[in-house]
Amino acid sequence: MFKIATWNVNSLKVRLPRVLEWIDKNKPAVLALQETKTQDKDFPLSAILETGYQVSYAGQKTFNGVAILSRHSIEEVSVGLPGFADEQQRVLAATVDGVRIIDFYVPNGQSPDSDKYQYKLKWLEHAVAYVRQQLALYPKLVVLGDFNIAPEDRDVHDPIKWEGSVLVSGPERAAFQGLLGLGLKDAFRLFDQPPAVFSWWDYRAGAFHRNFGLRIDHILISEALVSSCRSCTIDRDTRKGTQPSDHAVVIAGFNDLIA
DNA sequence: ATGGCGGCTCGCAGCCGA
Repeated sequence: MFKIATWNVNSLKVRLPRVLEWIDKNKPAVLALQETKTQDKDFPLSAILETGYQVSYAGQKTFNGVAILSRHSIEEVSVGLPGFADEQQRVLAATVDGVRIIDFYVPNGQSPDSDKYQYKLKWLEHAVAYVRQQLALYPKLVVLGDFNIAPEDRDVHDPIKWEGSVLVSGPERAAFQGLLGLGLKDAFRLFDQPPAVFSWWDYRAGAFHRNFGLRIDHILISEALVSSCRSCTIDRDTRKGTQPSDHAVVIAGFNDLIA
């Protein structure tokens, strides 16, 4: 069994000790990070290389930023969405042992009446086109990250309260279905899951302890990978303890995929 | 209860996140 995982770390500067601790304990084959909030010149490269992992990253000041850590060599690195000029660093793709990995930090969207929401929908249009193109080139494809979309009401702690708001609105969910329509599967839904499993909880008002969360971090896999996928879980422990990110780690377990 | 927390910034309050 080996693991492919995704984690919105909400600042790699702050979360580096927790990331190092987590990879030492879990030894994932691949870990995709979002919201590193770290310029490339400040990326903690040596600390990560010392773990034996290789890493590619695309960051910027203050916001956004993505990285891919891998125990195996990282090849064919690509930054951004083709045909969508964007200063915001939200997309990083790489090939690991013939498996194409696309790390997405989908825009938040703020609220449906905001310019940021329009940016999110436009971004998602180009993301779907990109995944379609990549899938044609790489049958073994994993698209993972912070999608900032709760695909269904069962991914929302209180669907009535959240109805129509950002992260759950119809157009956002339609875009998510557009990704699945390319032939990708939500790895989490390949398996029986208990109710009310989420990947993000607000820092405020004790949301985590009341399990007021959303499932917005996802691992999508192509048909060629479905038969080797053995599990998909969310590590709630990563939301506990000292200085946690507001997102937990999502992990897909595979066999017969990467050596 | 639109706050609440936490991270960011040439900060000392305001932004953004989700």
